[in-house]
Amino acid sequence: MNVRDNLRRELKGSGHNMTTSRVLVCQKLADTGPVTMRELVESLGKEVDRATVYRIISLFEELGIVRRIPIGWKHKLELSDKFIHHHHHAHCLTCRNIITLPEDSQLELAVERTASSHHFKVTDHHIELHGYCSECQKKLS
Amino acid sequence: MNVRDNLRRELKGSGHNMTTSRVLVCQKLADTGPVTMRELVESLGKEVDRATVYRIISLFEELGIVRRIPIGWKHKLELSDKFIHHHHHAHCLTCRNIITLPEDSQLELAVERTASSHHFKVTDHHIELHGYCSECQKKLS
DNA sequence: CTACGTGCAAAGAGTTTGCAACCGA
DNA sequence: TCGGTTGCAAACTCTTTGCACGTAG
Repeated sequence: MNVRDNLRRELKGSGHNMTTSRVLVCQKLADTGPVTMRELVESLGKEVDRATVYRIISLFEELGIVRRIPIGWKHKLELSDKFIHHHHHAHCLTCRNIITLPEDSQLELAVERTASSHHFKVTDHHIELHGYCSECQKKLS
Repeated sequence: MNVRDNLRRELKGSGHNMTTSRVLVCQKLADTGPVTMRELVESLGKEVDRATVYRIISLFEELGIVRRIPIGWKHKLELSDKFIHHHHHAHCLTCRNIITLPEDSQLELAVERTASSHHFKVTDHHIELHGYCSECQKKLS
């Protein structure tokens, strides 16, 4: 299912309209991967007003369409597991790139086990690694 | 080793002074656990100026004395592993409490393994769980 | 047509900075 | 004493809000 149809389903399903602005924001997220709010607003230029972008992102968050991923002090936005496959991120301290770590059943299982040993029922989780990517390790050595 | 001595060591070791304000901020963090910047500034009232708190937290971050933990959109601040034992957090969606999950070697190992399978060298990591704590599960059922 | 959504502009938070005064070693 | 630190106030950036107009269904 493509991004547009997926978005339509999510919006309709919760009683919201499919608008030009919402499609534009969603499409931008699908095209560019993790972005900051600033980058998103700027990249949409005058196609979508700043306030509208904030309102759309706020709605998308409520509906679970986007998630915020913490990057040090800041956040970036990306489409949720409903649009792209579950994964985590590794941030390289040198080149600042974000490496995507595909789902790893061992890791997911370990999270599940830790939670249940504390009688905690997990609905969602974030894992964020900091360190050095393979490229930067080579350069540094 | 107590918090004050630990702080002195960290500051001296990096060529910074041990000042009243820095001790106050550090002590507050040690006493209260995870706090937002707003809470920290307010709780220090007029003992320490807002701008100074920001400068101190910024310094503490550089020195690895404090870490920021993501809580949904926001961040909270807490002393790093140098001051308190390594752990992760689970956030209850209902009662908003933060449950501390003590270090779990299985989980730590899984993180290490995922990283190394992508040739990523981890220096630090955050794991954040969202869901329902045992108390709230009882109430909801 | 009607309710929901958007653009604009202005207000409100949160964070940073310049500079003179202050304090710790 | 002297350089590192702090308080104050102002500047800046980020985010939210009110209201009139626009648009999807």
